[in-house]
Amino acid sequence: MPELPEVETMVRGIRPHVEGRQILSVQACDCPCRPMLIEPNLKTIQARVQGATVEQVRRRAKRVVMDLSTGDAFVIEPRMTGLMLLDEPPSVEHLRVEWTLSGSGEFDRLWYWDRRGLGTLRLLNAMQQEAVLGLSNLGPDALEMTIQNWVAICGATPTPIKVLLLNQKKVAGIGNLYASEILHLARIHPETPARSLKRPQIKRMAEAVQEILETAIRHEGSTLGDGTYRNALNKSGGYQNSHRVYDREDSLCLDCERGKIVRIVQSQRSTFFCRVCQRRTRSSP
DNA sequence: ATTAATGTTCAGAA
DNA sequence: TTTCTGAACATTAA
Repeated sequence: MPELPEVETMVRGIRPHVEGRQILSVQACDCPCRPMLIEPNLKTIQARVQGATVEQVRRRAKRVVMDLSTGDAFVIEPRMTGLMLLDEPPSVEHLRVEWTLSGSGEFDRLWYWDRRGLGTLRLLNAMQQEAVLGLSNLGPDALEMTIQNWVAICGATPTPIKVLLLNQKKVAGIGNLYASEILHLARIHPETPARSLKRPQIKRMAEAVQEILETAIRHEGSTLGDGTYRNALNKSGGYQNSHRVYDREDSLCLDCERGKIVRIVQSQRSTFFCRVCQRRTRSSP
């Protein structure tokens, strides 16, 4: 679930309650499911974070980063169903990790909850942080992209633009849901080869990225039908009520009120778009 | 019973 | 060498 707006919402939710606090303990919850990936092993993590202070909570792409006073950082990758929570988890069953925080505050615990358990928790030193979070591994954050960045990544590649938007090495933070939303707002057909996008289209796309992601953040992300996504206080997001095309197959396009939303598959993922609003470009397949 | 789901990675093929 | 596809990871709900 979590794409950039959901991860940003998690970070904003926990930040005021976690920054400046000392870590008293980190524990893996004994949940009956298969264990998630934790690196290095928990014993090593516990020894390394003993008494450390959380200096900063931030987002990098779709990851939550907690910078510690020791120079190490927790990097949490929620993948499909991971959540950072301050209290009242959706279920005790899928609690995975529990941090206990020192000092006074509204909350004395922080949890990582993950139903499917595809997410990961890693404690990284400075060098590992650079390797995992740096520009050699992840492209610029979607909200930091310049027009020049967009022109450069669209460059000479025949890759369909929707697929390019999901490539985290080119641009980091956009996921399957928001890629469809962005291209609908920009009125670009998702199968358009990136290299055939013209300047005005690239500009529209760049603006759509900002508009869609910022609005989604303002609405605290999208909680889809299965209700999995929750903010740090276990409340649903609100952006699902503003979706233009995602999961609206066969519904009428809200913009043109003529076209039906269609669903296609690209790179094994669903893409939704309006045939009327998002016409193919000349050299599209 | 089958299928698909907001993400990433890896093996193997092209 | 590079790029793409399919499968895998684990769980749940339609």
